Amino acid sequence: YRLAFLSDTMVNWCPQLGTVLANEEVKEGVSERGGYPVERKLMKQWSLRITAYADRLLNDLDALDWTESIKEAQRNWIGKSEGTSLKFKIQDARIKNQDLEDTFIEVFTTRPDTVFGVSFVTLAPEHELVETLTTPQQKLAVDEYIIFAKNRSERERMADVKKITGVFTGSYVIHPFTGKQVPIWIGDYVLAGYGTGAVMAVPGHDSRDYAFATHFGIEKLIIIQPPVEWDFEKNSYDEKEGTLINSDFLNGLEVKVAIKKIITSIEENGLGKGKTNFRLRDAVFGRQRYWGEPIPVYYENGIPKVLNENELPLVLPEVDKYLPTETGEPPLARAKDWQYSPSPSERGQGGEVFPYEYSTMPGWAGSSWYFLRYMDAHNENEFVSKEAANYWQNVDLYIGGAEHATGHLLYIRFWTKFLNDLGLIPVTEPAKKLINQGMIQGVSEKIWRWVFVKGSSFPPVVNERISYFEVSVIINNNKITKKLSSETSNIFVSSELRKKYNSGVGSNGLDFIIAWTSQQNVDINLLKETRLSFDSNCELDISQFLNWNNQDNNSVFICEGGYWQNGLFTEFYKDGNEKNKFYTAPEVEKMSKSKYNVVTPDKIVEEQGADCLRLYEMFLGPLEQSKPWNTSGISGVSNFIRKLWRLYHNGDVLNISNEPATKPELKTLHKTIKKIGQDIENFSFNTSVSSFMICVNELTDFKCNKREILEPLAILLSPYAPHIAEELWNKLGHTESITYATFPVCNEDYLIESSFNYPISFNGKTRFFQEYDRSLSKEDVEKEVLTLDQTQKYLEGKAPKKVIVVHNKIVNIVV
RNA sequence: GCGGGUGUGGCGUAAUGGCAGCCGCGCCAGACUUAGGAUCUGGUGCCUCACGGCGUGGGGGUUCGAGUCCCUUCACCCGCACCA
Repeated sequence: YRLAFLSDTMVNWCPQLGTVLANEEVKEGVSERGGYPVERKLMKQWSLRITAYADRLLNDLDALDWTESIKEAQRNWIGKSEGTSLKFKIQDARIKNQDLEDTFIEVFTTRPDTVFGVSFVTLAPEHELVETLTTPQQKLAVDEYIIFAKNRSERERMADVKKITGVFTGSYVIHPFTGKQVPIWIGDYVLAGYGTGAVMAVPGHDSRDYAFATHFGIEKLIIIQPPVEWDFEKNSYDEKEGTLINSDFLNGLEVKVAIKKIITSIEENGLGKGKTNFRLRDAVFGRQRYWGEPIPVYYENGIPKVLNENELPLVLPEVDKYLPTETGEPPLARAKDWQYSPSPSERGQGGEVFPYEYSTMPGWAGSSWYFLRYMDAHNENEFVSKEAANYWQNVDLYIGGAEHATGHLLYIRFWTKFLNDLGLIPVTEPAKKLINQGMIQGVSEKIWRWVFVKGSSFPPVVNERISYFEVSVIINNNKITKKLSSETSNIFVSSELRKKYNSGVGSNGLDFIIAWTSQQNVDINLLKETRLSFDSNCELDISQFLNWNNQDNNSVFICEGGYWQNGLFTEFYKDGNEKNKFYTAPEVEKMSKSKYNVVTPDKIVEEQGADCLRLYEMFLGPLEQSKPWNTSGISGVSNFIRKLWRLYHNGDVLNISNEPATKPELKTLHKTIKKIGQDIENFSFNTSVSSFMICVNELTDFKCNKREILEPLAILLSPYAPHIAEELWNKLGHTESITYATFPVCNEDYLIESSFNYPISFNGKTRFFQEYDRSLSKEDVEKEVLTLDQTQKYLEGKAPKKVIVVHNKIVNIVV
């Protein structure tokens, strides 16, 4: 395989950012960062052939100790489906003077058994045969539809209900088994990027084909016997079970048997063959950004050549600005000498030079192998030596965010397998165990930008929810109309109006304007007041906002009663009811720099210390759980630290006794040692903090200041509160760091109790307690319990049906 | 629609099938205080004056015993989604 290859690929191009984006960097048709529109564009791009590893990436998941949700997400993302390809011969050979004798439409299907139910074939609008197949009579309709489909991604935002759209090409194929003519349609429910971009439509047994056929009045054939009560007026019968009917030589067969038989028949007749399809696409590897590893390739007469290994590393050049050039080329095009010289000594003296690649690698390039480099970070000759790689193997425990499920965590597995194939590393998986830590969430503030696209000549769909009047209020304003001539404009909509302006079509007299609102984050510090409640409206400080992140000073801010521009407020209606507040809306999401919702812990560190912050974060809840950042409970942890400090001190003076510890003190200590040990194994840090609190509370009650207890306690605490533990350790007279101290071991002898306080329950309800010696046998406990007055009281004179005694645990009497 | 996950006091949460609510926040009362947003002590699931009863989203089941296991249902969160 050529794992890295240059090809014309449909990419997600974001004009505002001037770069290509990966699928996972695009959310709902706009860039994840900034919320700018993203369009499909054909570009020459470097890609990595991750699809070559699809099967292995899928199969090796089973053996990994990763969470089921991540594994499942990867399985879905890889999306393996087994089916058959099948060729349909095109009927009319005279179209456009082309010889179509040997031209076929190839489809992919997982249900070849339904082939006798095919009543049409649907092509994706981008399918290469669309133009050829369109008859002159249908040309106008098809052309219009293609334009429509291109803009569909934008249009989708307008429609609440997904619409069924399509058009007839005018051409037919011949059914390979019945010889009947079958119409060829174009529909955008067929994706160009999956399978062959063409499907055989079986409306009787596929809900999407059913909907399409119903909408366009195409015949539906029933070829699998459904349950008697099935109503084909309402639904197709999609189940993969039943007996075939109206299907020639498949009649009477069960679906599973029929699939095998038809595949054999298809293959024998040379019509196609069994095939596996993956949803996974090859990964676009170039980015038109400055920051990123340069791709070590130069172009000799337009042919890409890779650098020799001894010419690496290729280091980023100096540029005057980290922005695309005026002509839209990547930032590296700004560099002066970004050229390769085959003979460097002749450089600048007439020696040959060739331009380097302008694209750089995406972020996931580095993140896919850094764990290997860490094994041997100072090696100048290799990225990692065999010895180091063999010694360290793979990562034992990887703690990372679940949001990387189908990005980084897939790529890192891909690179590991690839490096293993080259024999450079001994492992095929990067991490044995993966824990997804929950994300600390923050309250973000959202604003909505009104985005416009000029409509094409097709009739626009008018969304009833927005009236022409409201649109014209905005659009007929001169300043804004000027803005509308560009693809997007900085018109912001106050949060309470976002639904109203969510979508719409208007006209400025020349073009139809399609509009929708695009959500983006705004710095939480730009509000006029601090947000106190989640439900209340918070006002944006517009002038501060304009100074933030190079905003366009001419931006318009639409409020309920008018709009702000350049510090002036213009009312929509002269009713004196000046509703001029521009609101943001809150949302709890991942706390992240890119979401501008970060609350820095500096204040807490300053006032309560880094250990307090650290303990509090652990105390908040289980590691895997996401939780909003809320510091209201931090005083509990702060109190705990002070209480701990007081154990070792009298006032400000260290006060430690060398007396031997008492039994209860030792019990408290060893109970804690045991619990902390278990908690660390289980990553249950929240319960650790809780047991430290219990320990310190008990020792405080004992007024214990004994070295025999407090020294091991400091060590026990050191992974949780390293600073304070180190300081106490030092004060206790140690000169070496606590890091080197031996972790305490639990001595079970201190935990043994001589008696046990049995809960005595009746029909499962605990009524009272009775203490017995732990050595007392089950039978004796039963005997003793039955003689008690209390027992007789709850028996109310009845004889017990059954008495269950679980030794040193519980007594349950069934009445 | 498919997949994954979560439902326990006012809140964050805890409980190898064995006393539901540990630990903390908040709240209430008290002590020391000129003062308390400091510190300490006690209380705090709900209903009830009380005896007692009810309680882990709802319904059912297994069990001597269910927050925990099984079935079913609802709600919410996350991921994927015309994937043929």
